[in-house]
Amino acid sequence: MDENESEFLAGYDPRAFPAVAVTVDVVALTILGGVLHVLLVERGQYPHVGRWALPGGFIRPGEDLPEAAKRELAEETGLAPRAHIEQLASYGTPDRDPRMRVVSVSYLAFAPDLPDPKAGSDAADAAWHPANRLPELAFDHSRILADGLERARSKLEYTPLATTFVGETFTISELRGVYETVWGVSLHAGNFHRKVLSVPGFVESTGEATESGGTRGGPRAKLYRAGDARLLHPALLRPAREEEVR
Amino acid sequence: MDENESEFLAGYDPRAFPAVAVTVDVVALTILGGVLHVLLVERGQYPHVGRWALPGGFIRPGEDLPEAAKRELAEETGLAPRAHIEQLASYGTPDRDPRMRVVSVSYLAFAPDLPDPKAGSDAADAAWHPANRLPELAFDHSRILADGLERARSKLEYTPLATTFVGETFTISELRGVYETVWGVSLHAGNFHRKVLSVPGFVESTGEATESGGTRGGPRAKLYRAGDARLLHPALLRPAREEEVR
DNA sequence: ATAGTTATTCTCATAATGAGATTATCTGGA
DNA sequence: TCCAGATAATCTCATTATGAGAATAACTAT
Repeated sequence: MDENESEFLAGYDPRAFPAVAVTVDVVALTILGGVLHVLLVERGQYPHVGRWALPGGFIRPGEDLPEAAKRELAEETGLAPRAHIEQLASYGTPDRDPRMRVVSVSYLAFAPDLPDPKAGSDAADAAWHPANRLPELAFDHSRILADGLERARSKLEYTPLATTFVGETFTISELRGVYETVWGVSLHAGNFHRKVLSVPGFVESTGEATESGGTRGGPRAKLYRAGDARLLHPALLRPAREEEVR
Repeated sequence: MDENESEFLAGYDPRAFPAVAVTVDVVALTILGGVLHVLLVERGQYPHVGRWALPGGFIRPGEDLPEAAKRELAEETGLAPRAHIEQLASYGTPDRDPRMRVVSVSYLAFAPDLPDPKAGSDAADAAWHPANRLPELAFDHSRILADGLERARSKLEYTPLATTFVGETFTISELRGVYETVWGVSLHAGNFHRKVLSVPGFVESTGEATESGGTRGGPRAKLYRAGDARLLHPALLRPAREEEVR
């Protein structure tokens, strides 16, 4: 930076730009009782008071985007910000918020089975909602949520993301349950088993097995933990959806 | 919206939120002379005067994000905004711009062989740069550019994106050239040919052939046009990159 | 003990891939 | 004009991946 640039910056007026607010919104997913759930908060303030929305809020000065996403998740819901979180997309259609021009950077978070969230400052309530049968959401949050779900479904294919939905150790059946739940399909148990074990680094054996069989019978299952793969190769593809190809 | 909400909005002060500016930045890619090129502008204003940067700028009131990206591309470079454009990611680290808090929503654009760009208002110059051997860029644009390149490489695998880099009609060899250029690898001509023709909807025959053989010999090649597929199934995967898997 | 359930492993047909070879067609230069 | 080299388009063949179904064995609850 030269002298002229320093001078320029000293006389720079940030007000010269149109007022825009930036928010982060979080699509937080978990599996409860074999059903995919999304974390929603009931708005306690205008606009859209009383309507369900994604947890989120305005970024603070000096706060990085992912930080803001984790903070909002923790603040509005009491959930520990240790979940895996990644950027989803940004939404900035001019009238998406009636207050002013708001650009929202959305994040996607995954977490294993978690306790009930508790409502934070701005929220009247916070709760996990089943991903099918959702209420109408505030702002354009239905669209953001749909994008988040599709991203999650897609990432299951080529990353070990599914292992973030299960505990430290898990059985192949539990892992299959995650895929079936998120994709909303049922998978061939034998083929899934073969596939998971054949992808290098997806899971590694713990040498242990479950204490007992399933509640409805069956032998005790071997336990695995997540491996060191960051990408699944070859990928574990969803059954072909002809309608989405064309 | 009820009466109380209208009242609330009427008394709402946008200045209550910290001043943040939102920009769009565009990673525009094309292939020139068999080499992948990126569109860069030489900054004509502080900060980073004289340094190369991605084309971009502040969004305008009432302007949607993709619109802004197309406008910047057209404004700063004279390129027709008819190219395919999609959102890439957003960047908002607090000090990424020395003037003020700036959140940048980046877009990725693809275009077939195009004429030289011309510098626009804010730019001292605009030019296509080879994607290997790039200058040091302003702000965090090197990072954005890297993310854009990786996205493009990845989308080649499972979408017909490569067809946007070639003309209306093209030969299988030209299409293979796109993959080889963007991925930076050489592909088995026979297998590529078989694969492209076997993926439903990727390309369709025009019934025509090139006027003459290649400059260095060979028979006249059949011509194809892009098909109606939006996803390639099965996908056309890059050769496995062991180092990226773990 | 027994029926029903589940984990794990196999079999077998089919599809997809990787590597190499073949054939025919064209260009440019001898 | 003829030939060497280049390229398009096919084909072969071994290997790997997938989809569907079945077999086996270990467990639960009744």
